[in-house]
Amino acid sequence: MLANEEVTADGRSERGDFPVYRRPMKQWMLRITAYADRLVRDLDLLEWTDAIKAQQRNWIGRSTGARVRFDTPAGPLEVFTTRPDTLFGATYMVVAPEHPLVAALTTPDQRSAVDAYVASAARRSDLERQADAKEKTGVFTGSTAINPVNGEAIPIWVADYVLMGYGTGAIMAVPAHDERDHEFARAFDLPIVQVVTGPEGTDVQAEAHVGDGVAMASANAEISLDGLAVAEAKAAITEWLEAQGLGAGTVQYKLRDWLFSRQRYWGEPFPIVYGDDGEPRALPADQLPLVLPPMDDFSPKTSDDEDSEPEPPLGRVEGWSTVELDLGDGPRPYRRELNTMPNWAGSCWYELRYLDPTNDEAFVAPENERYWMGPQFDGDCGGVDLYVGGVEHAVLHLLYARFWHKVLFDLGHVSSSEPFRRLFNQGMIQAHVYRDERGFPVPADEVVADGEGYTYQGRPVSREVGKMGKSLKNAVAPDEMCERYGADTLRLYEMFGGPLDQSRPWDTTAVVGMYRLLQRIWRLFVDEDDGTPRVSDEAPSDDTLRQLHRTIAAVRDGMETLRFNTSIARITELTNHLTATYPDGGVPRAVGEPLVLLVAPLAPHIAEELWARLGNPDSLAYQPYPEAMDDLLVDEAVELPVSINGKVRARILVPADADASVLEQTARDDPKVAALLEGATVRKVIAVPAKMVNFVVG
RNA sequence: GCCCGGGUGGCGGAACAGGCAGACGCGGGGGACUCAAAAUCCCUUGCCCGAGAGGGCGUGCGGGUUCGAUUCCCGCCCCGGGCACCA
Repeated sequence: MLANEEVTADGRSERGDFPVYRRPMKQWMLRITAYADRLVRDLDLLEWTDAIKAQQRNWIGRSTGARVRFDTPAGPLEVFTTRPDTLFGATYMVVAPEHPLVAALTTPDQRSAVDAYVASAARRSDLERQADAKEKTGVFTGSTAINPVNGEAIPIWVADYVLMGYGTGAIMAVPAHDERDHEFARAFDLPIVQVVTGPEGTDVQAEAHVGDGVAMASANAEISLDGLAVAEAKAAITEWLEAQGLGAGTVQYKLRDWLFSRQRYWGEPFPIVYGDDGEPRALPADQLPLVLPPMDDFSPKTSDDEDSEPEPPLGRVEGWSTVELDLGDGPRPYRRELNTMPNWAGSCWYELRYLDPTNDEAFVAPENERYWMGPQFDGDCGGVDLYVGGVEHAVLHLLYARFWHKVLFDLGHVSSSEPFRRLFNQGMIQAHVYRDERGFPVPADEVVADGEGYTYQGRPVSREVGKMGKSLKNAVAPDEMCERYGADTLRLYEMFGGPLDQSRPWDTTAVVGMYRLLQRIWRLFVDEDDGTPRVSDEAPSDDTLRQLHRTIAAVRDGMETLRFNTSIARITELTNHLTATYPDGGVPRAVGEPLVLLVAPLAPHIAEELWARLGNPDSLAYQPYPEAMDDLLVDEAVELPVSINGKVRARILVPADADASVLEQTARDDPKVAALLEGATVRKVIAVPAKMVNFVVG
């Protein structure tokens, strides 16, 4: 048994190239659609990137519209539309090939054509249907429907551009205002009737007008939409349809219910058994957990028989697949559910288990959940403080886990309504991929660079950037760097390369920079020759103290925004300042100790070692992270640019709190500025305290 | 096609809220120390013109707003990711 994505375009299994038969199966579904609205709405509460939020919104695909009933010879045919305002422009209808009314709608003279079309559509995989989506195909059923707003008879077609899985599997086609319907109408020469005005030059016969406009040609004896804008027209016609009992406003989602069954061994077994009557029953709590039975052969049952019933591996476990149980009404025979749950079943709630891993009474004690994940202010959704993970989980894991968590919330098991308050998607360390003339990857570590380009075994190869992996022959392990420079250097180097969310190719050339930084820090504290500590108990200078506190503030900021590269840059600056100020040792302890603590999360080993050498008996892990003193963050004097007509011409030194008039006067007093202003007309002066001065000269 | 990101020196990347573009590191150039080398330290390094002082240009491209734009607005180009007949 395979999932759709494991089947190749030519209908064979990706692994092994076996023929694949499509087969409807009875499986467990979770009603994630019931949560669709909340899953969309609560995205607003999350600190996630807009990209991921947008992906989830698109995936859920909430759209508002109306359901409308059309009368047909086979009974009422209901459609979903987001544009009920264009009802007067509906010139035909389309049902999906799988629609239950297809047979009833088909007239005898169209029977063979429709049957052939439906059969060919059934044979084609979703993939194939998508592949040639450009070409619209379809067949007339022979029947017509009555457009409820104007009583017109419009033909009903079968076409595979309408999907059974969305809406009602049937549409009203408005070719004048829908691109797909327009294409179809042109292909089969169906009428195109404009009912919404477009901009100058709009010709709906040539191209559908999908945008805004004002309703036209949309009136019957009871209602007229003419003159109304799209939104108003929608509201008006929906109200009318509801009053007439012809339809109702509704919300539709692209999101489908969650197929939760897998036909393999590995996965949580469902605690469900079936009685003689075929009805499913849940195992009572005292018979949980249900664990997988031991097995030797996990492979699924194979068969070449196209009509054989698929059977999961668990079906072969005698004495497990059928059991005798007492579910309260005496011992009876039962068949177990043989499907297992998908991996998501575990990944949807594992974060909760970390809060209370040894609890064998509940998955998490309520007080633990409240402490770690509970809401922190009114209107807060709660959840883990920071979840770092890959973007590839944007719409599967992250949506499933949110749904799961909300179910637990509704059942009262958790106080947080979202699992992951803040999400951060880390980038990937990539690698160069080298390909020969045929486009095949060649081993990256055997490629040599000449001045011009790159060659492999003397032949030129192309270079691109890609994921690391075996198939691209470009994987590199960090082990060698770790061996040579140590784990601290490796850590710093990885963090210094750029922001965490960015992907970039692995490149080792700059690693010495971080190695040098650590050595400089080390030498600040330890004498190279005899290993003795070099710090002093002197008071640091005002300048050094300010530098320290600016560093603390900046490093903290980098930590909070997960931009460790900037934290490291600020630490480097402080280190450079200290080596220059105290070339022969004697860094004041009052500066040295905070520096070591700042370094600790980034390069923990060397920091811990230095902390001990500074004479501290306990681990620095028990120390609070340094805090910046606000009054030390501002300088007493600042150097500001003076520009004339926007070009920087000089710099002036002024007190940090100097006001605009002082700035202007100081600037005017500057000899260079004075020379440039001489004889010129100053039209305007902009002086922004602590920022700059600009003279506008005419 | 639609929706999201992103484009800054030779390279990785800074610039919190429209106010000194290029922090920090790598690489390059020059120097000190050394018998020599490594290591270390110092100076220098966006591009162009100029001997110099200095001047001009510069954040993908073209416009705009503003005293002032990497930052805001409009229109393009290129790269990366997602979705893809969802009515």
